[in-house]
Amino acid sequence: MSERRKQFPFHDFEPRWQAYWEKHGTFRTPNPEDPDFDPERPKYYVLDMFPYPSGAGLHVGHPEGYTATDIMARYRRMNGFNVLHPMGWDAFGLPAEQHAIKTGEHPRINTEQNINNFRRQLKRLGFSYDWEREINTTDPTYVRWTQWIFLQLYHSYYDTEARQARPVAELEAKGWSREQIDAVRLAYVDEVPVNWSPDLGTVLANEEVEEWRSKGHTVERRPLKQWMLRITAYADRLINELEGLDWPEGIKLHQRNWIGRSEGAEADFTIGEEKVTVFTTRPDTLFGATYMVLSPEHPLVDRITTAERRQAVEAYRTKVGSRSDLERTELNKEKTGEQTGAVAINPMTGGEIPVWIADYVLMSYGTGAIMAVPAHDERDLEFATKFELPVIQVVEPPAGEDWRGFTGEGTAINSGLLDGLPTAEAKARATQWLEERELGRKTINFKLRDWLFSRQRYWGEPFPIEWDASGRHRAIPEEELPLLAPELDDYKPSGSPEPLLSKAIDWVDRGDGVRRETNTMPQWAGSCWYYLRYCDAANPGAPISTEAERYWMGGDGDGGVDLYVGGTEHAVLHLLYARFWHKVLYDLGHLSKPEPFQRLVNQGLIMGEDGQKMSKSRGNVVNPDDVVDEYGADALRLYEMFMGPLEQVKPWSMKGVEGVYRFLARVWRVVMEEQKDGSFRLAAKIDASDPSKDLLRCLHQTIEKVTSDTEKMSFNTAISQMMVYTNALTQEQRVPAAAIVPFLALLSPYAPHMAEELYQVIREKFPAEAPATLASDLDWPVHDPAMLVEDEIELVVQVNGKVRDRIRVARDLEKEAIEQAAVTSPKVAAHLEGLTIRKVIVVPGRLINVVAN
RNA sequence: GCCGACGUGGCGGAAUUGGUAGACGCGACGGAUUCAAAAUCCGUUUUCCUCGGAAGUGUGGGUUCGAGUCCCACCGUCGGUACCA
Repeated sequence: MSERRKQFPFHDFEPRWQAYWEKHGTFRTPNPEDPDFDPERPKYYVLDMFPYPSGAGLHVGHPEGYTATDIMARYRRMNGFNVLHPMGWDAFGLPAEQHAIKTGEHPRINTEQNINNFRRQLKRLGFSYDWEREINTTDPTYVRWTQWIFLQLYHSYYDTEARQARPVAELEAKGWSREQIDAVRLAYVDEVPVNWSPDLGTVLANEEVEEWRSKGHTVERRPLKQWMLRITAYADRLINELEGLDWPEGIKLHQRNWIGRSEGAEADFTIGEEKVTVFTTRPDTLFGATYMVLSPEHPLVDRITTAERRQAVEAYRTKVGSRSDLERTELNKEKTGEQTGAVAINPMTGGEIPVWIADYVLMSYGTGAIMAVPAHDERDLEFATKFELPVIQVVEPPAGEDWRGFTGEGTAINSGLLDGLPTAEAKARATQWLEERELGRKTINFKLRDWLFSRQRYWGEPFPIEWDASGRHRAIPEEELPLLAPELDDYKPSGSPEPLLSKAIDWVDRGDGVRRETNTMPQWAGSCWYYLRYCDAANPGAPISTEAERYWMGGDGDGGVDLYVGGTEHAVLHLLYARFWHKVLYDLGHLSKPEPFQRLVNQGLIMGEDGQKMSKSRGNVVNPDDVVDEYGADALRLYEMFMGPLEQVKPWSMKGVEGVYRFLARVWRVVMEEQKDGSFRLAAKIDASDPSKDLLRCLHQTIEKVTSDTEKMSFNTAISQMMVYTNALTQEQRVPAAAIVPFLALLSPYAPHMAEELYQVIREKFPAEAPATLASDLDWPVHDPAMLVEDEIELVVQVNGKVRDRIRVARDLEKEAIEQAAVTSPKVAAHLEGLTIRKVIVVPGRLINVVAN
């Protein structure tokens, strides 16, 4: 197979052009401070989600998004933009540490090898990255600023009045105590129940649990003291400011749901002397509350449980507490709970209801306690049915619907002062009633929890924090950053939640009872701000210079990254975390716009040839290196763009790769011909003549279509049009150079190597046609609308909506004449026989529909 | 269950947003070239028939001169999510 003769020498010219671009710094992007910077040009920042450099190397999914952004970068450059198009490595992470555990080798070594492999693989695909801006999240010069940003969070609090972050120094000045300040920092320490994996030796974020568990690791829940980031302070802004972003609606919705804002009210019930506050989105149903449920972990449970119920309650709490999350989900088909024996007083009705505990009420949401309204809540109804608790209707559904389990809006009944009110008004009325008596208040709750930010791993950024002898945390001075982790003898987790770094006693112990924080940051930390660092990648004095930030992230428009392409797997994690950090830095005056990513595009997954997800175990993985060896980088790029719409999931097809490879070979053969010795030279049929009218029309149609499709990122149809034009060129006996150069310009973002190579050959022979040194320096061609008009056009003639004939008429023929020509055409006339014409519809330039009966 | 995306030839997919359904590519079939093959080039290729048509975009209805596109109901596939009061 690989012995087969290549149809064009991509193995020669692809590496040659890559070397040329690199040597000449073709894709270097000057910054505002640089002497060769041109401020007249508009800016375009086009970004890929940078990869984790895994040992497996590049996957065909990577070049999908990367080719799309590369086309956009090259296209915008040819249109006169200053284009920022960078690449780097999200290189902290558990796999490198797992490797270190196995081999005893420092994770940096393996990470470096993997990066070198990724870089080699990406470079041979001819992406126009400015490699001078390459970044690596594990590099000390990068870690320094990740830690610096953490300190910005640590030194800030959220001012709920001003609805923005401010330095805690302001609070100090106001005389706040150390404890008061610690309680409001954006980065704070708290003891919370976390997902702890003994064999991984770290805690995991909720969203990471499933992934590792499926790989056979155990994950359990236990309370641990952890660093948290107060992302919940930004919940409403993270929802509201999604509004103006050009993102797929599905992703925005996903974020909104994740943040989970719900408006409702708190109501204060009483149990004896104790006050128990519940949260409800339906204060209008207070009269339907027939029992109350506390979460098993609720702090009041001990105090209110009666003596005769104590044993059962304790047993239930123990059972629930030992249950893993997995068991909880499996068991959630059946509701469970126990009676506490206590009785709560409804603040609105004064009625008494029994108090239960049940694990369907979560301590971590709302107040950890609910009023149960079984008539109008599915879960409460299920519980009430099982334990034979009363069900009282308080909402009358619109006609025809069953009231039992009805959760929609209707009219309040059996509800005293609320009777007869529609749900919305009843809610407002009930809330007002509670507020007037100080028995409740309007509240907004979010599903979003604060971000558990510490890990017990080795291969992550250490916290720039130390603990003094009295057990208080404090920041390490900025001048001491970066704070790097010490070398370890072995990287094996101890099995206890003690962080790995605590093994490095010399490093931890700072003398005088001062100890360094031993937790490290999660992998998300580096990816939260990497798009900022690209703007000024080597700056030793700041994460990003003011000038670079203003130019690349600011501007007159909405600012930020103009186009961000990546997979949907980051819909709520990376994309939410990064927005959060960005807003904090914006509030603190470091950034000029509140949102980082203006436009987001998700590429669809590439499936295996069998339609299944690619995986080693299925044996359907395609290695980009093999494809490049066999067909070249241009063919791989072009194929991935030709498969179908970028956003769509689509299966790989090696035959499809061959198809675009054949197309490239046709392009090659239009320009080049083979000599006896097997080398190629410019084909004799290429000349300096003027293109025929038909060819010129096809060229301009192609310019128009490829331009508008590229603009819309409809790459598959742009390529299809280039195929159409190539087929037209193939038919020509003599091919004017003037008909080829603009086409090579169109081709160059898609198949840059071939465009460059063919352009050079033509340029040598026809310098008059060649206004630039490289194909990639050419101006993007502009189509001439005058070239598109035809003197005669074809119109479709329908009779009662069915196509009966096609007629050729002069372009500017008048409507009456067109109608006349249509009805008199023999085929149409035959279909009209015996019918009376009722109406004739003429769609200019397209069709005529004769309505007759 | 809920949320989201989608359903068009043998296959991947087009269709200017209500105006010629199937562009382009793959595969298949036929031909040219060749000692032969590969590669290349030229045709044909939605289905059915009586070669003039008829049907046809998941199913059933509707709006319209005209529907893949809009509306209603249903079926199916894929992805996300899981007691958030």
